[in-house]
Amino acid sequence: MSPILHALEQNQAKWSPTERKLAERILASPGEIVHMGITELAEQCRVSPAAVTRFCKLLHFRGFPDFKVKLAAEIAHGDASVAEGSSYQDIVAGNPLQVIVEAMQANHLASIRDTTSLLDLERLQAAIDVLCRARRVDLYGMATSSIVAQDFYQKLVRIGVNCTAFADSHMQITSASSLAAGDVAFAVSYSGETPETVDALICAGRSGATTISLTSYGSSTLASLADIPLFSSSLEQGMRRGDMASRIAQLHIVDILFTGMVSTRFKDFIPKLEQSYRNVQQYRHKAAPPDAALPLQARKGRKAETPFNEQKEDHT
Amino acid sequence: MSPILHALEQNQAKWSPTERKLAERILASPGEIVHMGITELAEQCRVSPAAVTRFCKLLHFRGFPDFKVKLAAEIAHGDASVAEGSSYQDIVAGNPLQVIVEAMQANHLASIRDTTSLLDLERLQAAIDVLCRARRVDLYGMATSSIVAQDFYQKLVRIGVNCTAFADSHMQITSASSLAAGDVAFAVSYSGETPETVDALICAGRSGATTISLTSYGSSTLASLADIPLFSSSLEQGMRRGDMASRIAQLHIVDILFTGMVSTRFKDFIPKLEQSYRNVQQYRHKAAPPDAALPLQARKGRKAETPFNEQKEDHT
DNA sequence: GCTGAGTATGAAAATAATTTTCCTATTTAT
DNA sequence: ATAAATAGGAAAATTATTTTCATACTCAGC
Repeated sequence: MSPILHALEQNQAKWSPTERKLAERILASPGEIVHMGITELAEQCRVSPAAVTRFCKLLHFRGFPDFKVKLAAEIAHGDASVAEGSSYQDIVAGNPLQVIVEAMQANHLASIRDTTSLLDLERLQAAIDVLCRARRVDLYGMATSSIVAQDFYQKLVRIGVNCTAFADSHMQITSASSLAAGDVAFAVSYSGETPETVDALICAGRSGATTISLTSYGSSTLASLADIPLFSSSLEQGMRRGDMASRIAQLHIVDILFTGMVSTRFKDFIPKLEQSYRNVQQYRHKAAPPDAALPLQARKGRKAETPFNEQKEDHT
Repeated sequence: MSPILHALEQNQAKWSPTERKLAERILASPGEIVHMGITELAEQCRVSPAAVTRFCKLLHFRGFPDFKVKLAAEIAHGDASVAEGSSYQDIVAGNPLQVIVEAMQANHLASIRDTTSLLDLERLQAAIDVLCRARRVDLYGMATSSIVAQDFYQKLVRIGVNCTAFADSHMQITSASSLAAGDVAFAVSYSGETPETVDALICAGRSGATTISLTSYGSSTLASLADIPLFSSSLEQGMRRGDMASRIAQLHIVDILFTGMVSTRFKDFIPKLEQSYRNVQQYRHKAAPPDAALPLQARKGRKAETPFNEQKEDHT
């Protein structure tokens, strides 16, 4: 099931009566909703149009029309996926490897697709812009999410952005306190509720920094705190390990942000990027002249592979 | 291609200049259209809003909003099938965000699919088996690949596997030297040539450990050194940043390995996994009594708030 | 080459949809 | 019991869309 509908089902508990009426009506026949006006939906739910708008914003859409368009995409998309047999698959014990592989592939593919279709390009562009102009960037994230933060960190460093990723929650807060206007705080959390990360983002916001969140769709505290909330798709309930697919989706977004930044400031960033590759290559040849010490196999491989310096296309 | 877009292409001939302008603009990036207002589209085409409405009616839609919703649905289908085409897209400068997003999605989807189809299940099973039985696991990887190593590390720790991921290349070697039969060394490298990682794996092999490599397909030194070489898909040449898709693919494999391990030793691992979640949860509630210190106003107040930064610093 | 019917198009008015503001009722915490 | 916070609706404001209408253009017939 698509992330939007999933979020509607999942959060039943925490919503007010009005919100629940809307959620139920939408779940009842999402296909109809996309052809309705806001007034029609409001009437059917015995609710004011204002409530509908508010509800859409609560779900982090820009408004009702935006919601309709995204919902339409998701529904269409969902149908297709089911047909292809690639909706989310749960992963359970004692499965033969083949089944695990298929399920994992289905989940990761669906996760990337869903995430892409949920993207709000304007927000994404806004995020790219503030990141490009940032004097300093702080990256927050705990556990699984710290992987994402560190990945982004590595990328930003390569294009000379002044940034830090923290593994320590006290350091996060400390650094957040010292941010100022023109700085950016970027917080990653699967649940959107990780207290350490939430605290850090609040603190960063108070310091005057622009705040960006990256959470699973449907959340939540972190997203509503952020100036620019970004979302990855969330998985269905009962998924044992939702964070695997989520992390892939979040890296997908990091890649888009980074590529967007490079594309925006091509002239500034590309030379730095190329230079950083060259330097790493060069350093290796000086610092680790391993061939002498290593067995033949290793030596052969490296010689053939690396005409160094002038080469653009080498990566670690 | 979807019926709507197809129709737009087909009928080029029989349309008026105004209509053709619209058709071309829509074909150029349908994904953008669905997030536009009628005025915006009209302006971009140097055409009146009236013309847009008329055009939509000509295509037998109720009006522009109806057209948008239908188009959004169609694109969602279309994207998936483009991705099935599996061709990698290069990512270059100055592209509009929409294009970057589409290219990134295509690359990541293709990367996961290709990687999956390259998998050798027997080897994969062998890797899972030795990892499950390992007394101790070393994870090696530099730069981008260290992200993958750390991700695996985090997963293994949760199921109580005795393992370490190294950020420091000297420590890698040091640790590799102290491995013994029954231990496992797991080395990640995009190129398969990273000297630090190659050295570490050689050293581990000499110490008697079982060695596993995870590199891009087609390489190379690291793979030929390993007892069990695993591969992620490699991108076409000329790709500027092959390591993005590669890293996604490698994490995909890590997920499969991990899930395979859990599935194999379900009874041992699941309780540990559950316990580790519970403990993290519990710790949080004790250590960071969540909302008490942070007034909810933070949510509302912040948006309007730019100018004040004289906030007292709080928390831990 | 001019005229006039038919068509294409945009400007602007009219309408409709959406969002925001403001106010009240209700709940929650003290 | 009272104050503060919140949810929700009515109506105003805004914005988007559609319709109407006037104009300009095309081209057949004179």
